[in-house]
Amino acid sequence: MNIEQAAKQLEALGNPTRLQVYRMLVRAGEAGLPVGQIQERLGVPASTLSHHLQRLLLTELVTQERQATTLICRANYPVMNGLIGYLVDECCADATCAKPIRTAAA
Amino acid sequence: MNIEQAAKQLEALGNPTRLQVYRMLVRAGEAGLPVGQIQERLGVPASTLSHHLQRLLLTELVTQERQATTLICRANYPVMNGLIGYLVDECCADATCAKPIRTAAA
DNA sequence: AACATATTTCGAATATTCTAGAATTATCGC
DNA sequence: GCGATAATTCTAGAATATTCGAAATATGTT
Repeated sequence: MNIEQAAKQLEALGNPTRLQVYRMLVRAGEAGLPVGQIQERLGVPASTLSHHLQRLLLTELVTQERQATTLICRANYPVMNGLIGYLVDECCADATCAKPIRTAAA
Repeated sequence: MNIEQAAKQLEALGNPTRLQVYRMLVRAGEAGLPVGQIQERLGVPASTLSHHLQRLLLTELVTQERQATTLICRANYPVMNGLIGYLVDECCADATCAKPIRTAAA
């Protein structure tokens, strides 16, 4: 994980709509959610949502899988764990803050 | 930690210059760094840096303390820990990803 | 092939962010 | 108060993000 990539992922999450989408996908778990479901729950126009999803896809925080005409979206946990790991390492590099014990997570 | 606040903090960190500043401050530890030092190391104009620092100050990710004519900047670890905690909770709410064991960190 | 559904891409308006030079404010030492 | 150093605020231009309707694409169904 380099700093440019981390910044891009943080920026992708740093928008209320996109963070809501991501949160929703995490809660949906393995099953994921179709784009249309997300759109309905959020109440945003399809084109607007699609734009936001592209940002999340581009940074690999979210993946998509096509099932017939619908696209299922899923949170990409390893990528988020990588980002969190980077932040933890940055945050606690030299500091006295309590450092969570990291498991074998990527 | 609400979602709006988390998004604001993520956005603040989601810029390469600001993430570099934050990283630099973490590495500086308790001593912190004067604005001028940060400026010199980053090689950006003072006004540009000041703008970025305002964003970090506004989200409380960074604090400042005046010492005579110089302003010492420090990473605000509890705020970062709060953000990381939020991400961990969001990320692992319903998921099968490896969840780091959290200590008593804020 | 025509149709229906799901989603993206296009195009354009508006808003925000980023950048940086110039002017201003803050603090200290003389 | 004056001068020097440190940093911010002002101002403005360029770049990027956000929004969303309309048109286009993708896939399955009849």
